[in-house]
Amino acid sequence: MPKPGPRLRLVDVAERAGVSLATASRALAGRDGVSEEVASRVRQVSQELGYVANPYARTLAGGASSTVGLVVHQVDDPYFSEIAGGVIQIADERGLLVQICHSGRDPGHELRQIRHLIAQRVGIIIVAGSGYRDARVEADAKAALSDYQRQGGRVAVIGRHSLGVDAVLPDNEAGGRVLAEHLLGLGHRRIAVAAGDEALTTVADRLAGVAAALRGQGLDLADLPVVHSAFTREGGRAAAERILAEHPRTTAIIALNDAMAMGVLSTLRAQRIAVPERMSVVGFDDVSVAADLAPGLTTVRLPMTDMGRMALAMALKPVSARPRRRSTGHQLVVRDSTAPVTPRA
Amino acid sequence: MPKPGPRLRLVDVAERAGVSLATASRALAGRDGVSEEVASRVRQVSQELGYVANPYARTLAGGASSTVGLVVHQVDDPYFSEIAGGVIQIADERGLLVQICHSGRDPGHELRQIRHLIAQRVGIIIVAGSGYRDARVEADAKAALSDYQRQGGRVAVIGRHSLGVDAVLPDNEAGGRVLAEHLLGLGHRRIAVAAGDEALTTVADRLAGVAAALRGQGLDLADLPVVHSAFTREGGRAAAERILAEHPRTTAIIALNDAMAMGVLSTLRAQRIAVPERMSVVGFDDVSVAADLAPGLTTVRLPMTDMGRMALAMALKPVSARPRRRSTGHQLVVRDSTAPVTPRA
DNA sequence: GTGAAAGCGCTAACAA
DNA sequence: TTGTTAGCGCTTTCAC
Repeated sequence: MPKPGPRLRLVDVAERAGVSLATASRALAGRDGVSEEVASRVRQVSQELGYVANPYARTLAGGASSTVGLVVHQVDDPYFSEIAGGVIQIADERGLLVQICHSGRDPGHELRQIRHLIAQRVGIIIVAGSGYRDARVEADAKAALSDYQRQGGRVAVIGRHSLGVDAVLPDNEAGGRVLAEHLLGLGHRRIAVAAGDEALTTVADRLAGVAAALRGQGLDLADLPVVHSAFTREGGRAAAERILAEHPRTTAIIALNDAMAMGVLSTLRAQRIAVPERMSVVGFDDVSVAADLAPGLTTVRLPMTDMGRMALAMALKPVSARPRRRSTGHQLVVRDSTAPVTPRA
Repeated sequence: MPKPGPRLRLVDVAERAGVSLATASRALAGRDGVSEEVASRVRQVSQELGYVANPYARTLAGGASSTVGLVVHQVDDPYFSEIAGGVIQIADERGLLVQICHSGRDPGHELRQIRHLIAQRVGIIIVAGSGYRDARVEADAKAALSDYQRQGGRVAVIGRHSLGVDAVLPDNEAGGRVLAEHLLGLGHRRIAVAAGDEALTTVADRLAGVAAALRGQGLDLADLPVVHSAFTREGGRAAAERILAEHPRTTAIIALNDAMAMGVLSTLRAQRIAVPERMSVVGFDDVSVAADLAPGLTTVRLPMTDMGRMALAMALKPVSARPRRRSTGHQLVVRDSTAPVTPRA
């Protein structure tokens, strides 16, 4: 709706600086072919007049788009809101604007969002959140992003390996291992896992880490109950209910993300099962509220804000021959939700 | 960076449908001057080909921009991430994209973000978060938004009254009153307030509600300690420390938002002061984690997600003669962080 | 009701 | 080094 409005155009700046349109454009874009003297005069005038380029004209004419598209599961999920915070921070420093959309963990919807961003001609696309184990499910998204890259768009993903683009990869497997080792070290043997949707690679990877730790102790994941449910607080509640009903002797629950851990804690609280006395609980991610839960949640910290920063920083670099991959650190944070296993009454 | 690319243009659709560019444009824009027959054929073809208009060309040519700008304090603050979630949800339904930027509760930075959004020619701007009591502080933002509206832009704000635009207003004063009445009803008389920055209208309004409740009991706010600090978790920690040090006989603390309440709880936990036995604590907002805290936080629920939805819905309606104002409901949610005052040992 | 043509403000060839 | 000019893809007068 915003009518053109009598805004300042580049011609105005050019005229005022006594140069041609082209020269003004070059000067402000910092391209060479302009004497430093003229360039600085143009910049000066542009500053004084408070000129801001019309991004639509600029992009239409083939210039760089200064907006980045970010696809997350949901911004109001703390894991993703922290990532978004990191992306926005870097964007702000570079004068870029961030368009955020929701995938809702639905591959079809995600694809639609990616297409929308491409149609909007954003210059950079960042996709955050787990990938899908079935390659066919993300084939279309992968194709769309490749096309987009081929046409000069920049892409970075967070937490998914199979898209063939620059990626920031949380250490899911190692994190899962560390978590299981922590519980094993406390003497727990009857461990259950509250896992998210099994179609998600993040779930599979974290689970693989847990399995590896168990094997290290001569145990087998097959002996441990793994309950798949939604990768959310509600899913955690449901999983905990099933675990308690079907495996009443469980002494520790590994939730594969903090949201699920919060659901697990909620169920335990409702059933008056003391944590960590009767049940140890661990999460994954270390969202900022993890420390404020009752009890403080033992979890694996992922640097979400940094991950967002890293992803955008990567995308801002010139394309590399082959996709870059940066893996994030991970760190076990022991709080009050875990304790040594107690002998059965 | 995205090079033009061999994308589908409106001419292609027009050609395929056997009409002129102008007719195709009219048909897709739903403007009249096209026979229904032709119009539907054009839409049909456009669908089949998967045509998506280039928003840069469209906007440059004077059409409507389909992006909405949202200014929040920080997306990774739960209060704002829930609002953002609501805005994105509606935007998604209408095929709009949302650009999010941070004000950081800094009026200067906020102004810069607003100007940036205007320069980007977004069609709608939504500003969420407390206003400032000093009108001069937001005079520039107000002026920028007025100009923008005059040129056809649509604006809605959430939680600020003095910008002269459509607004969604949380019931801050009533909420503050309800909170104080709740504590008063439990017998508390030595109440302290952990308040945010006093320059914020939200802080002032909530405080006014608290004061009103006290007056209703023949008490005076002047008798109660009000500690101003940052409107964040850290601010809550600091405020609680001062309250404990300077007013050791306090039996209840009113934190003016949930973030501060979380800080207050954290300090109390660190000092091993039992909640609610020795100290009752209340928050404000009911962010989604409030229920999972230790103990569950008594607070006033604000429908953040709805507030985001309402704001965008308002901005999507045609302009009204005078600014619209919709106030949100509020609801006291009693959990486990409050209890009757106990006789002093 | 429909089409032809003139821009919107900018970038990037191409000249000079 | 600088200027001239032809578009980018769309909307919107203005003719027909």
